[in-house]
Amino acid sequence: MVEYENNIENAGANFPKTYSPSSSESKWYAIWQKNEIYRASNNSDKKPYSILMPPPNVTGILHFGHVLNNTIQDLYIRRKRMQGYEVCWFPGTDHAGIATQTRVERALKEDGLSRYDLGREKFISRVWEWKEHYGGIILEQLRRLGISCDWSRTIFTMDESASNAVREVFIRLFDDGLIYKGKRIINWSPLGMTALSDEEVEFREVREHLFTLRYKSEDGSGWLNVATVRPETIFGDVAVAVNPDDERYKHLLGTHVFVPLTDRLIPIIADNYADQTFGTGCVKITPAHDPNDFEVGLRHNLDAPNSINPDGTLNNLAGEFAGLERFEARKQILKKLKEHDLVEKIEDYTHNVGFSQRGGEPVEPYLSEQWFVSMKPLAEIALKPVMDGSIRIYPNHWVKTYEHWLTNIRDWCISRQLWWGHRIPVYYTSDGRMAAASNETEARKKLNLPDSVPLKQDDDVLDTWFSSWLWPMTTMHWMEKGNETTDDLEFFLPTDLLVTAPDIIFFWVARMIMASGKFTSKIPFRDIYFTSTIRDGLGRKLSKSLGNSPDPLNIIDKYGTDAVRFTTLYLSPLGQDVRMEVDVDAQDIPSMELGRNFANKIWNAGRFLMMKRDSLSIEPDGISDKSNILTFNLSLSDKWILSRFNSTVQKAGDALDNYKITDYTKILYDFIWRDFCDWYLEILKVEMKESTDESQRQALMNFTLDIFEGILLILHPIMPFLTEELWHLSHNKDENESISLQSTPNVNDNNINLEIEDEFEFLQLLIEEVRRMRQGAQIPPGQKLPLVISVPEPRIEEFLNIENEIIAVLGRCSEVIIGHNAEKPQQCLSSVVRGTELFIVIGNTIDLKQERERLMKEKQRLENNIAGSQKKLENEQFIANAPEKIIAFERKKLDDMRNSLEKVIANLNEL
RNA sequence: GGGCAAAUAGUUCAGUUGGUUUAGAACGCGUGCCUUACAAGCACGAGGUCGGGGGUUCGACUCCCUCUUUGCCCA
Repeated sequence: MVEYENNIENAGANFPKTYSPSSSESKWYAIWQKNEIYRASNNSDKKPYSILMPPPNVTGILHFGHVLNNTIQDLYIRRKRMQGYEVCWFPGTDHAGIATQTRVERALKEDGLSRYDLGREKFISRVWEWKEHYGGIILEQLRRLGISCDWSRTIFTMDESASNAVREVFIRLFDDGLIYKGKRIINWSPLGMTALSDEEVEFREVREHLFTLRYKSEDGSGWLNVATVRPETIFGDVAVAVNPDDERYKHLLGTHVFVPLTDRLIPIIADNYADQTFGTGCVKITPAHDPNDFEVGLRHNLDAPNSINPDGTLNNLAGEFAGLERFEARKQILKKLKEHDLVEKIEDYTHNVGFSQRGGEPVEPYLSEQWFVSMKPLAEIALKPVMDGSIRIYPNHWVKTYEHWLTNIRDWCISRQLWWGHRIPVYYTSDGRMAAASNETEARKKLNLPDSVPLKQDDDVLDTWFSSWLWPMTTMHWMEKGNETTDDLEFFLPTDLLVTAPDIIFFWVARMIMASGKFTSKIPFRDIYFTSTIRDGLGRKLSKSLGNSPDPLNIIDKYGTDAVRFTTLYLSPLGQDVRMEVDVDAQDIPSMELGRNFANKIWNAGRFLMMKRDSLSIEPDGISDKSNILTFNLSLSDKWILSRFNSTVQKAGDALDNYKITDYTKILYDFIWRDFCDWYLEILKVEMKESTDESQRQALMNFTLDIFEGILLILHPIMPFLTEELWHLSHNKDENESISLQSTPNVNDNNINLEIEDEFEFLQLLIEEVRRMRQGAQIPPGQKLPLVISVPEPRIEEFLNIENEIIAVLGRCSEVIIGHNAEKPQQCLSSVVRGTELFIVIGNTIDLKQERERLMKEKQRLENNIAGSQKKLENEQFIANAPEKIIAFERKKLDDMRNSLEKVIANLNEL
């Protein structure tokens, strides 16, 4: 531990004028880690408080979403820890099937290899190697945020215990009939060559063309005009549908037309799906490549020939176009159609197209056999706790979105044609029977087969979210040793808060509620907080692909972790997006200055207090209970700061309890900067100078240090490093102690005194008015002038006499003369504050014109307001209907204003 | 097409159940200050009539209707 000598020189050496975050950040994080102070026990007498960290992808690197998200979690975790809870924050990472596999495949490609060259097993071990190498980067980066999770509990979704849970859940759902295999139109990613779930598809408006093609009739008499945006799918056509009510085509029902460019005849059928008002009213039916067409096909018992390969090229049904990529094929086919005069017209057409969230390519609706989870029964489980309020969502408006999705839920396609992930635990016999089991032996048992019968496991893996939805269970080792419950589950589930981005409300949040309900009969968390989306100055989401996001680590290097944490939350209102000017070239976010300056301000307040303390030879010895600061005769300002401190603790706590995080940061910012630094510390200087009694000065110093320690304590959850550093410096703590393990200050209602706050406000108004008068008359700051205060009642005279010196110093007065109805001096500036008149004596240098203008302006302002107030009070309806309190307030306001006006006019006349 | 947000100083946002805010803050801007904690600072100032229109009310930034604009989700 560093010894801090009690003299100013040394204090100065320990306290450079500006706070430099980097050294204290690395120092304290290392100490916290070494002492394992954030390790949680599942066997504690304290009340539990826990949060599950949304697992970042192993492929991921830190972005501002993580910064915002994890700062909020850490804020609550640290606060609850200081409130005496047994706190546990569960970290971990997600295996991110497609992203990770793609990453490794790309690396292989550089060596000219594909995953097929390696084979499944070798490929998977290559991915594991990659994961061991790079998979921890994101967690290391998160440490730079200073977060206090229990790293000893870090898990990975592919860990053995998590994998066991995944298999177990699959088997149970399969055996319950809630998982089934089916041939359906799914969203196919031609790039990844895998199925996707509905949620992994993003719709975007695209400007394309609507082609009207001629389908020639079988008797050669003419043709039928059929509109389509996807001419490349004609080879999968099996019918042309018209609306049964469409008089134009009734006579054609039952006849046939040729698919263009082929000699294939398809029937004209009647189906309500055909929209008479769209295009020509005729729609081609291609069941293998469109979900609606698929339904039509089922109704009419039509084949569903697939004309596209998994990689997005056309297959041999397309004849000469086979092998062409689908969009290239569209061009070629169109060219050919035109040559054969089969194109009736081409129109511009804007419509929505689904894109793969991962690869970004247009998704292909594709008929294939996949595994699905039957969602209806699970949706009911998830809907109830949110609707009945046992799970609360912040901001609340997401409840509607949540409800809508769950009440219109569709089955979840969970199979992926990938190798990296949890392999589907289904085993097949050669004659097509199957069982879900955790291994072959168990599968044989289920199928009543002897050991000798060979089985084949399903080739596909599960959607990554199929493991993520078990996160509340797997983090707490559900079924790890075959037990339905564990000590962690008993103690920490339900967790208390989930902080996540709203874009994964369906992917993850809803499904976790389903899984926990289904398998543990508990809700996974009580409160859900959806974070803001961080956008650049143009309102675009910060993203790697747009290249508009600086690396948060560079921003942290530049401004410090605490500054980044504070600013990010200060700027992030609940339920709204955040906009920040970003400069990617300079790797800068200038608004971070706000937090940096604030940190520096606090640093300097500490610096000042340490210097004062050391000059007084005070042994720093903070009292433990911040609610009972009271050691000597308190002045008005002392009582005021004590009152403000207590109401700040109260308000800041209320804000956090209601997830008004921005409010919390603003309350602290305003109190610390405005009340404590601007006013209280300035007054403290005066009080210290005034007092001749050494013990009184020491008591005053101790009082202020206690307030300062209280400030550090309420600030710690959001600015952990700065507060740890200052707490140690100001109270000479052993480095193995931590502010994060101290108790947060309690509120003592007795110390909140609104009368005191009002009296002090009068003092502030008075001083501010003096400054304003001086500034208005362009009096140089160095020139101190006499101030005469004429008070309307003796009580105020008494009060101001006590504060005389404070007014003199802060108002830059050579002397302050206070008197009941004191006489106005010659040659002075005048003003009125709450009925008390102020006269600054400036002698013959007074600029009469300027002073008259100032007073005229004030007169005008008062007259306007008086007129408004009078009109209000003369309104009989107002008097009849408004509450007593409001009327009384209005009357008093009017009286005050009239009183002031009188004085202003008098002063004007005297000029 | 359906749903959900939002629109308040140059910018980013507060504004609790309509009256005690003569509409606030921060940043930016202007002026003056190196006042021995802090120029990453201090003091002072200018700047909005609360998106448009209509309505309810004694009284609307606040409630209702409608329109416009922006963002998000779903189809």
